[in-house]
Amino acid sequence: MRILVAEDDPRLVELLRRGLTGEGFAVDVADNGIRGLELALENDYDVVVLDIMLPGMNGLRVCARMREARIWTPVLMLTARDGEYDEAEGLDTGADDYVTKPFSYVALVARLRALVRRGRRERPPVFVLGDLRVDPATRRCERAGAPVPLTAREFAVLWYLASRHGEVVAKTEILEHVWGDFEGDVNVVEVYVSALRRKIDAPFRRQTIHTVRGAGYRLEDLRTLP
Amino acid sequence: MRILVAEDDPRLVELLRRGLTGEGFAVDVADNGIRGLELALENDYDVVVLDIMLPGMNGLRVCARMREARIWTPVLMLTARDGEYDEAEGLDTGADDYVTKPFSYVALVARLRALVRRGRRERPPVFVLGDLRVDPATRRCERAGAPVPLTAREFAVLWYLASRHGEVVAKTEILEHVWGDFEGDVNVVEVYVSALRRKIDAPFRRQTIHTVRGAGYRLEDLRTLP
DNA sequence: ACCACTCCTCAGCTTCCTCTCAGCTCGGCA
DNA sequence: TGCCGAGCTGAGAGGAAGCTGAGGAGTGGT
Repeated sequence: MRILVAEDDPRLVELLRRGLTGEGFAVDVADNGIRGLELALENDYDVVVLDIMLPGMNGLRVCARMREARIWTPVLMLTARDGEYDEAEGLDTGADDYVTKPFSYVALVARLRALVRRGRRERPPVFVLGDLRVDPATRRCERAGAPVPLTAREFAVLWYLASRHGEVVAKTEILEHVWGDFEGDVNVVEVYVSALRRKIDAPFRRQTIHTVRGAGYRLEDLRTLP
Repeated sequence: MRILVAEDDPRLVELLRRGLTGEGFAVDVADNGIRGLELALENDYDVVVLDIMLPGMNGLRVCARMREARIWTPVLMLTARDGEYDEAEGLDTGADDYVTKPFSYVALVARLRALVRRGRRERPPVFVLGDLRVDPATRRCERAGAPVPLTAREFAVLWYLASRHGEVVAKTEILEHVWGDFEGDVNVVEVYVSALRRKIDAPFRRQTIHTVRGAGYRLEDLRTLP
């Protein structure tokens, strides 16, 4: 679990770095708000700890900027009890939890773990076409409830067609998007489409991948074959 | 002692209301999940009883929502024996105890009292997948009740996979989240997955860590190997 | 200093994809 | 009907992806 700690008190930083590393976290540290924000924007952390009082840019603003950048990593704020900042203000900027200094290390870790667990990233949407399901998060494909094992390449081709279902997609477009740069014959695409049909259509007497002669392929849900 | 009972069977509700009132509990009742959640969010109960099958919103989701709202009131789930929901899923959402219908009233009250006594604690987020338990709070792992000793790195890898169970996780993602920044070969990940399999799967004839060729690994509870 | 242990590297091995190729079918058109 | 180009597909070589045992470097305990 990767964690970012933005805190300027060196003693506290050292405590946290050792402790959290031992708990199985990979710890990055920033000793000011600006550096903290940079790191948060560059890396994909599982949770971020922000001291509310930081040199450079305070924790609330760091958090707000992260949210502006559409980074939804859970944030835990460390606040002093002096009441200069109150909890409401922090919640407003999109923090997920609060711990007031001085805090118990054990409690902090417990709450970090809770945040990590809760902060399940939103998954990319599952594509459904009739009784065909294509789920990029789990890399699963099923037809009529039955799992259909696909190789990586097959899955990639199907996913691309699915993302453009209804449209005619040229073979060269498929090459470009699935293979990136490919120097060979477009026949590879035909080979993979053939394999896909054999797996997701033929055994179920369906026809989902249609050939549009001279143009490409179209993914479309149609009824059972006669 | 204030208690919330979310249950839609009127006869059972009446039984519980009378019985528990007689035992000295102040009883609130909800006959559907949504109302149950509302009450749980508004009031400060000492313990909550949730039927797993509820109209509106099922018990598991009610419990999950309560935990999201950081309400750590102990929750006791009522489950039917039909196996539609299993215990693992329930524990996963943060329930504290289980009672299978039909149940003895005396036993139910005994367990309620035990829960109340234990009181609310910071919820350790334990991952449960079938008979595999991964507890980040204690850094322990057990399979089928037997403790499995893991090294720090092994545990960290397993924890990360567990936090995203069901999803395919790329080796590079594992590297990033478990190692932080790592300049070497992704083969380290393979080495650790191999070690994990040797410890948590092979001796128990299970298969929990699945390879998804060309994509990564998926942690998933599946039945025993043949 | 030695032992125990973990972490990581490396190299050999296995598995099973990926892509090429060649021969085929199909559809459109004169 | 016969021809042609577009598309389909089975077979197989070659290679990529993944697995794992062995071992060296580092660390901490005794």
